[in-house]
Amino acid sequence: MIYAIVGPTCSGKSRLAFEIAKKIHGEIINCDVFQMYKELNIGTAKPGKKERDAIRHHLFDILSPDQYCSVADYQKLVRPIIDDLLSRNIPVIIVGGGGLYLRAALYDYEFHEQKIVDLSRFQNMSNNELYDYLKTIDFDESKKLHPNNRQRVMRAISIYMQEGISKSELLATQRHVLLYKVRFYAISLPREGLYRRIDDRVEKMFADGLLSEAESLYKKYGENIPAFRAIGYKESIGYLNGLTDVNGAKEAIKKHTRNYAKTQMTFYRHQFPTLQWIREIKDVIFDE
RNA sequence: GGCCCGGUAGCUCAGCUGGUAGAGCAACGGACUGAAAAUCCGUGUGUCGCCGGAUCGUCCCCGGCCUGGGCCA
Repeated sequence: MIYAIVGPTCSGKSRLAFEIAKKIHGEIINCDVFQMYKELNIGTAKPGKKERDAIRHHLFDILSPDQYCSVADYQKLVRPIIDDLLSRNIPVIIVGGGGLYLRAALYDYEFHEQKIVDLSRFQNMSNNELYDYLKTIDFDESKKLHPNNRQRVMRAISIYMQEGISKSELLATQRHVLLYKVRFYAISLPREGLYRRIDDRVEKMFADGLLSEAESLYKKYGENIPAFRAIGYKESIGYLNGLTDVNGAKEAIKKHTRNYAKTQMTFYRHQFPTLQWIREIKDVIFDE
């Protein structure tokens, strides 16, 4: 059995996952993009050493800050671990805020080999030109996208260019079903309480030295690394570059974290139909 | 005590000679299959400080009061 724990950032997912793992002698798999990074410790709120010594944790601290891990990369990493644990009858607790990554791990998402093709002629096209082009190669997908969503429009075009099949055709080859027996749990917290926890956690991150952690990473890797897309770090870089003062950076982190939490909840509400909203471990239904 | 400026959305502020109000940010809702802590879409939530007056009709005009700031005593 797989227990998938989701919930907005700062809701106490890691703690709940740890309690469950302890109770059923399971192992924990990370499903949070930024907790996969080494050296990003303060801003990502990783599980502590005590927890990680007590329970086996997978996919934490496996990436260097200058590495990148797409959903497809993650799927490739996580599937063998899940399969191995299940084959040895070890319960799997998969936890993290990355909703899409979780779906890619557990559903029959398929990612194909990408050929290297020249997409440069699209770079200079306007949003509407790109969108019009998408309509000619994948009309169904274009209907789902807004022309302003350049990132997605581009992606749909590049699927066609790289894989020789349109995105909607590709999705039609999948059944959109779970590959495993999974129970989904989401931590439910009143919005107000969650926002208060976010404020407190950001204050604590600053007290713990988030800025100096960001600074030493900045010195080591420069500012254009994948890890600096993380909330907490990108704002710290803004401060280090003199674009804002400490308080400005701190308030931006709080705001971005709130926005992120909200987007996460929307995703969970609509993308995991079997989701159960719970408050604490006693709400979790175990086998046996 | 006198004079001046202000009080409009959660915040900062617009509002043409009177026709019951709108921007930015915040907030809220939504989309989501290789950038997802990313990207994008949608929504104005209001005793226009209070009371009275003039007017067919007022955020806007008149009077009083409350309140914040400044200057002079």
